[in-house]
Amino acid sequence: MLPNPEEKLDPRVKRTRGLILQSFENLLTEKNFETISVQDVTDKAQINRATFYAHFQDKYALLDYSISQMFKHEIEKRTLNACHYSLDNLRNLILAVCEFLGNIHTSCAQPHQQFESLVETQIKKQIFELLSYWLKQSKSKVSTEIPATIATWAIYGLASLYSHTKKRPALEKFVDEALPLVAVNLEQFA
Amino acid sequence: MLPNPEEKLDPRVKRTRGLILQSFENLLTEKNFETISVQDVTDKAQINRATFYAHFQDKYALLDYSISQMFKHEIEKRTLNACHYSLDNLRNLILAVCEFLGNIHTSCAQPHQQFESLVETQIKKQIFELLSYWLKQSKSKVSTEIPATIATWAIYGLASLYSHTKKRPALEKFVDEALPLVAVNLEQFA
DNA sequence: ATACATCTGTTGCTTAAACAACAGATGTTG
DNA sequence: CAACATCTGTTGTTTAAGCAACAGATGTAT
Repeated sequence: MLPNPEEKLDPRVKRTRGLILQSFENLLTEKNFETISVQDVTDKAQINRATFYAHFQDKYALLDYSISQMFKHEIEKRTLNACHYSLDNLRNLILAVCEFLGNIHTSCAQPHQQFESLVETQIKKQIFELLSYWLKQSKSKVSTEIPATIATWAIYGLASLYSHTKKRPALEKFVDEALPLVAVNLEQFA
Repeated sequence: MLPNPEEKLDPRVKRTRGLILQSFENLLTEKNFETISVQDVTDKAQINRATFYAHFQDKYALLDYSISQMFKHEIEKRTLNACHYSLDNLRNLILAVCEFLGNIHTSCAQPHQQFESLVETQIKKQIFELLSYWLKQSKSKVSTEIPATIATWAIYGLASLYSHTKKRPALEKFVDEALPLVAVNLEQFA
C-alpha cells in the first residue's frame, strides 16, 4: 500500500487542520479562490489567524494541501492505493481523475487561471506517484519514469478535456475510447 | 431580553464545548443515556477525556447543559426570550415545549427514568425563568412566584402527556384546548 | 496626494488542551 | 474467587492555540 504519514499527529493539530480544510472547501463553493482571504478561512474555521500560519505558509499552500487531500480520499475510496497495475485499475484511475476534475468545475465558483494551474500540479504529482508505485511492482526491470510521466500527462489531459467540455459526453464511453491509447505504453508492466 | 452569559469566552472553550455537545447529541440518537460513557463522548468529539472533566463534572452535568442549550435555542428561534406576556406568546411557549419533548421522545433512543427526570428539571427551570421574566414586565404588583410556578408545572405536564401519547393528536388542537386553563391564572398580567 | 480600511506575515506571552499515569470502582468470565 | 477488562476522576507536565500588537502591502474613496 502507498504509505501515508499524518497518522500519529497531536489530536489538536489534526482537528485544527480538519477545521481549516472544511472551512476552505466550503468557501470554495461560494466564492472564487482569489477572493478568499486567510481571515475568511480562519473565521469560518473558528481558529485564530496566527494558528493558520503555524500550519500553512499561505492560502496557496492550503489550496495545494486541500486538493491533495481530496484527491487522496478519492483514490482511497476506490482502493487504488492498495493494488497493482492492470487495465481495469488504470480505467478506474482515469475515471477517478475525470470525476474529480469534473466535480471541481461544477462545485467551485468560477475557477481561474492560477487556481487551475495549482490544481494541475498537485493532481499530476499524485497520479505520477501512484503510477510509479504500480509499475514498480511488476517484474519488468525497465525504468518507470518515462512511461509513468507520459501516462500521467495523458490522463490529466483527458480529464481536463472532459471537465472543460460544456455538454459532457457519457463518462464511461469517453474513458473506454481513450483507455487503449493510454494503456499502450504500459502493457509491459501488466 | 432575557440575559445570556457565554458570549465572551475563550474560542477554544467555545469550540470544545460545541464539539462535546454535538458528539453527545449524536450519541443520544444511537444509544440510550445510561449506556453512554464519557469515553464515547470524547472519542466522537475528538477531545481528550481529561478535557471533558475541565468542562463538566460528569455526564449528568453534560445532559443538563445539553438539554438547557437545546431548549434555549428552541425559545430563541421563536423569539420568546424577547417579548412579554400575552395569550399568543403563551400559546407559542406551550407549542414549543410540546414539540421539544416530542422530538426528544422520537429522536432519542429509549429514554429511561433517570434521563426523563433530569430533562424535566432543566426544562421546568427554564420555563419558570421565562415566565417570571414575562410577568415581571407587567404593571401588576402581585408576586409572580406562585402563578409562574403553577403555569410552569401545568405546561410541562401538558407537554409530557402529549409526548408520551402513542398516537399523538394534532398539536394545534391539543394546545388550543388546554390554553385557556393555563391562561386563567395569568390574566392579571396581560 | 492623503487619509482610511483591510489584509498579510510575524512575534512574545498567556491559557487551554493533550498526555500519561494513577488509584479506585464496577463488572464480566473462567 | 481471582484475573481481566473497562470505566471514572484526578494530577503534573508538555504542547498547541489564542491574543494583541507590530510593520508593511494594497487598495479606494475623498
